[in-house]
Amino acid sequence: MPVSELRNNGQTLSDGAFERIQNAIVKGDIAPGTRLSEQYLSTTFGIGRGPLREAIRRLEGRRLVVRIPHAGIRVASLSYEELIELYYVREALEGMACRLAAQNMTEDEIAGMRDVLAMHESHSGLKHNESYYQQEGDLDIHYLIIQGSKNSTLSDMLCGDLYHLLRMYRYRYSATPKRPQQAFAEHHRIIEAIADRDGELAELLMRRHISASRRNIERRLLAQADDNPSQEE
Amino acid sequence: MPVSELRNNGQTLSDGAFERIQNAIVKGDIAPGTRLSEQYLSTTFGIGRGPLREAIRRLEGRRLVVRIPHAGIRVASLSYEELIELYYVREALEGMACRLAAQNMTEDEIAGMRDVLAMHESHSGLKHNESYYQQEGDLDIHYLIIQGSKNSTLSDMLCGDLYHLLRMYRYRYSATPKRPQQAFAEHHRIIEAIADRDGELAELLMRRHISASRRNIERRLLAQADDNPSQEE
DNA sequence: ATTCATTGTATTGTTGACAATGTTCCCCTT
DNA sequence: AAGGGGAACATTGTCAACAATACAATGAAT
Repeated sequence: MPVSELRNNGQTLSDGAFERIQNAIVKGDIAPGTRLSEQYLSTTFGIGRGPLREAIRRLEGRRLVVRIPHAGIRVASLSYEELIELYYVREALEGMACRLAAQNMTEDEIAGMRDVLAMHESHSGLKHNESYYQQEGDLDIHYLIIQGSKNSTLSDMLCGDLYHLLRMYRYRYSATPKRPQQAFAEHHRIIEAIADRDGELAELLMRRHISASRRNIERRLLAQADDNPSQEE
Repeated sequence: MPVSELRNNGQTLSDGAFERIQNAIVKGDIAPGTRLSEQYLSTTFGIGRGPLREAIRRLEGRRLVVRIPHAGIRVASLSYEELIELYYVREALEGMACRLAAQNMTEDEIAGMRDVLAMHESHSGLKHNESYYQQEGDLDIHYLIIQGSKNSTLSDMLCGDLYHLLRMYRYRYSATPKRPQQAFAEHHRIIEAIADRDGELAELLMRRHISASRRNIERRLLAQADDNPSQEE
């Protein structure tokens, strides 16, 4: 069954392994920092080490795994500093995406986005705090806005390389009591700005939104470090 | 001689080939769109196809080459649309870098940047128009500002993956009569804003600067397309 | 003459074996 | 008994041969 799933398309074995491992990493099936042995992957996927190594090298190019010569590979894990750095990058990139979305989204797409937001409101009813952050793909407001920018280079960077990594940490770190309701209100305002075709405002609001998340994490992790000073390696 | 240069460090053959090919691509020694055969690379570098293919896969992960299954690889080349899209990404990212640089650069670094700008002014004397865009590494104002952000994730994205690709096109497309002098003046103002520790202004100026370059290219390429409608594939 | 099929060639994809390096555990020495 | 050295093992790096696919050229049919 692995091989049939690996090359159901006109893809190559290496392509299939690349996609599967990438998915496993970004969806969190493999924890960051885990060591991956070629032998294990090779036997579980039922392919030779050649194609497998090529797949790994591609992941290495994407910085999803890090390799130490002759000592094996580990799936990338973000340090606190790297996580904060990434939030600055995200602030810049998603701010721009938001500006472009206000300019390029169709009325239909904006209406669809409003529906998703309303669905979030009614469905989870702001009760299950953490669940709001768990939405994925088409159900994630950020994702929809990024796609709405109609800038595929931007989308690729944000969704392909950064999105899932970030989502992983978003889930883990952003569950402070009041934050979800606040995030919800911020999303609402952002969407209204986009609907008004006010790119300037939309960008500003998105940047504030992400910047607030970043400060939230900074506060939280700093406090956590005080409570338990011997946690991070 | 190739092998000795390929693994002078504790690096692996694949690592060496990766670096050499990457350099050749980003420095422009290999033109975009060129097809690279494994045979050729393998013999010129004097290594087997195994490590070579792994190096290529890493470049693929970095989007520096594009692979068509069973048909070979070509070094990535930007279409007009992709180039414009990249300028939006750059505007967002370098704007943020500029804001952070105003916050994080040391006085010494700012002084050094002023020196570089003064050197450009006196040396090329604003005469050789295109040469101003040819500076590289420590001599490029943009590069210095990005490093000054002290955000290594941001630096990696901008310098590692995007910088050289962009520089290639900067050289090719931005040589319009008045643009260099204007760019020079803009750089001057940006540096002053950074020296004043005014991150807000520095970001705004940098974004205007890059946005102006983008519009310049749009104008130029559109006019060119009118003159000679049968050029782009 | 043009178009389609077919065969031949060249290039890429994959595999398994071999070499080199890093790691671990045991034994010896102090 | 504790620490260092060395051998055995496991893992990664490299290579060369084999299989599969795509491209090109040749020829036949309309």
